[in-house]
Amino acid sequence: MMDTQALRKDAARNRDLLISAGRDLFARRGLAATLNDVAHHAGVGVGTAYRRFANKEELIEAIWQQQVDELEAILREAVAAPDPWEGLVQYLEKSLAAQAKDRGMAQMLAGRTWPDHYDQQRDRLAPLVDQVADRARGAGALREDVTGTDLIFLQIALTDISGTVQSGSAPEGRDDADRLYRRYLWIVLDGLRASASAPSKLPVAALTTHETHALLQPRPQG
Amino acid sequence: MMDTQALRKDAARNRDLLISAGRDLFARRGLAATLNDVAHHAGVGVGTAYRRFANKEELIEAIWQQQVDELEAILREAVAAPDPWEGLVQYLEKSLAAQAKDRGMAQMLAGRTWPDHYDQQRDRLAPLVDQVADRARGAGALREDVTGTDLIFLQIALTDISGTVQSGSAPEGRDDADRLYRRYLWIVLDGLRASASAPSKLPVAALTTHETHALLQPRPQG
DNA sequence: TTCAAGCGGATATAGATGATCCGCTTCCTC
DNA sequence: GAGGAAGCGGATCATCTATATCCGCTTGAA
Repeated sequence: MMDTQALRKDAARNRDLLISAGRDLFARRGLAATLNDVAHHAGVGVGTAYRRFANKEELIEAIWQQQVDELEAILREAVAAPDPWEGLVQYLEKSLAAQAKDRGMAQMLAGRTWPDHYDQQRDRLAPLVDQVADRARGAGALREDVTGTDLIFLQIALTDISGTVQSGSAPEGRDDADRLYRRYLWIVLDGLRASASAPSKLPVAALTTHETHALLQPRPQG
Repeated sequence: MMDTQALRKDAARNRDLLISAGRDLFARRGLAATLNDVAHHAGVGVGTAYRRFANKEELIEAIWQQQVDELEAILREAVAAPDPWEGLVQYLEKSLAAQAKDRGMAQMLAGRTWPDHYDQQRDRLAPLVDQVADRARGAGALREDVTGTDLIFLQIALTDISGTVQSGSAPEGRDDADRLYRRYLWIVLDGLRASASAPSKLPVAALTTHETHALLQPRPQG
């Protein structure tokens, strides 16, 4: 049995380097990045990368593992929140923030990757999302006709805004745009409330027409 | 001057064939489809395709033209609607329906294509979208803090749901999923209303956890 | 000290994509 | 209805990119 422990010290270190370089690169450029790219980014040879991970999927698997852990922590915190509605809001805000910072994570969550990795871990998250929704609904805060799966699709939708904006924005540019999704999250939250109430104050300003058009300019290379 | 009129009859027919084959193929598979693919789909040789359009962009340009016309018609109708709020709703429903049926259109609108085509035509649409928003706001139906650019981003977000769902669903499968975006459109609309009111009746049922997971299964080839 | 384990990265393979070329066919004109 | 310009098809070339391997050299640990 080829245990993790069986790795020589330097090899183990390189494996870690590869995983964190992978996270970083996938976060920035999405899952399209190559295993060769990751190797360079980690400062090791490609050979080393392929010795440790048979292919990109295997690396993604290792990273996905970590990410699901993080999401699970966010969800457990949300479920434990004293106010169920606040729990739901916190969950969406944190989860979306994580995905806005990490394109790779967003792509994995939206099913833009291989089935295997996805299925196994997803079963850990889905029940927790349902719980968040059920609690909020039970408390009379979330409208009756909305379920946990709705939260998933709404996240996918809101995350796409981040993707669109990031791919078009210059690095220096207005970093408010990075948080634009929060504006729409709050509109959606107003739509999710059970009881009619006055519109929330939106946390991010609308973009001007000009800013919008600039952001929709296509990818000048990621 | 190489006029359209200067084309021989068969050549002109082939050009039309290519454009409609392109629309069809881009609609189904997105803008990633090849000019060679389009040629085959049109039943003409690749040579013919490249003789008529120097490259894929040129073909897309021609198609984009038509699509903007259609969107403009939708917008003008919305602006002319007796009830400003109904106009806004109609616009979003029709525009989203069109984009759900046509991946290529959605990608172009979201800026997933080359600048040139985009910029020129966009200027025809943006003011109309603003008008739709302004009218609804002026009538006190749309919340005060929401602008035309918000409608654009919300469309991008909602359209992404269609993309996610389509890429995962089998052709025979539950065609309700194709309209799933409408469910979220209505949640968003509740969030966009100026006056607090009871939640709308959602036009599409939520997916079960099982259905959701099946749809998030990645692309078994488009 | 020894050598299995690990390393780097040039290099082979494969597949997709973009585009051209040229012998044959079709349309149009006179 | 004949001649020639315009058009046609699709095999083929040229890139590109991603994936993966191989092998001579280095390093860690028994």
